[in-house]
Amino acid sequence: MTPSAAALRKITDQLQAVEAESGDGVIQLGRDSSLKVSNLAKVFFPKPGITKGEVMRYYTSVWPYLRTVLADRPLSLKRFPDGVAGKFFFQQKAPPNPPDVVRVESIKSPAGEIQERIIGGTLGTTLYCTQIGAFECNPWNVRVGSLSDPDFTVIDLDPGPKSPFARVIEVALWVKEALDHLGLHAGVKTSGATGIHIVIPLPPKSTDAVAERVPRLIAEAVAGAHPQSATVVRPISKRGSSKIYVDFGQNARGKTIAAAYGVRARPEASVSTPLRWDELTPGLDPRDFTIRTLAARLETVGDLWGPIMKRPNPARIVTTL
DNA sequence: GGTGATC
DNA sequence: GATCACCAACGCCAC
DNA sequence: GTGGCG
Ligand SMILES: [Mn+2]
Ligand SMILES: [Mn+2]
Repeated sequence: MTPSAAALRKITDQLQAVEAESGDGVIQLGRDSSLKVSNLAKVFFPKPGITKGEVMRYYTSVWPYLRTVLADRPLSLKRFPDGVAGKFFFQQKAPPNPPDVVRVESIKSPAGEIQERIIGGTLGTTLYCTQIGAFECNPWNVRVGSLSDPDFTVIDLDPGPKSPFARVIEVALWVKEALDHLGLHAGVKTSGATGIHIVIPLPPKSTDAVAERVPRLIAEAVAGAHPQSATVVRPISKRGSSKIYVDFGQNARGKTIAAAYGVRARPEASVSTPLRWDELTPGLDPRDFTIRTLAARLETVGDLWGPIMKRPNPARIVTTL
């Protein structure tokens, strides 16, 4: 159930009002659901001066886009209670007594133990994550109901400390060539930090083995063909500071990547932003996409992510690699 | 950030 | 009411 | 076992 535009507008108005007052209050999310919030006027991104309330308003306004990215997926949280420049910690298990609007399910952890986890897909859940300073809320590649069937797999391009972003783009286009050659399609987005994510939607009932093998084959082929620019070597010291690390290792159970449309805990409050492949040109700067610029972009380009992720690649190809 | 203990 | 201590991940792999 | 890694 996705709230209407009018309902979302009511929520952003409430957030605005609470932030302008004491910063503490209760947000009415629906007829009988509400969320207690606090410190909405506290700055969590010092450089642009972005508050917790502004992040909540961003998530509310892009909710129609974000919802399908998070729906039914266990989340891994990274929390920054003192702002994105402060200390952080990861959180896997749901807290003991989460508010009613937060979806929690008993899930088998990768190690095989039952644990209570936060599940994405409701606005209340996402606003709660922001409330507790979880500025990164990363979804698993499986959904409750099919917890052993990954429905996407990712090739994660991580630039070294001295790689120009143009080099990330170059490698991304080589990955695209490899995908084309194999007859596969994929979505591309900024990671929100310094790299790029190339996400390959998988057919139903795909296995972890497929999710782990497909990106690996492509990554090794690209790094093998372009050793000057790309590498799959794991130790940083043996990697070369201006090469792009083609990371195929983010596809095991419990590993995650940033959600499309999700904010990152970076100084600019940048957002992992879906792109058209033809936008991968030298002028592209991932820092241009922030919670303050995304609304305008979405108005013109619409949802570049949902439709691609809903179109699985053929099992015939993906399982025979 | 949330909670429970303590002065 | 203010202050404080404590809590909040994990799997893989090379060595 | 410990450390590096994301
Ligand atoms: Mn990355
Ligand atoms: Mn990575």
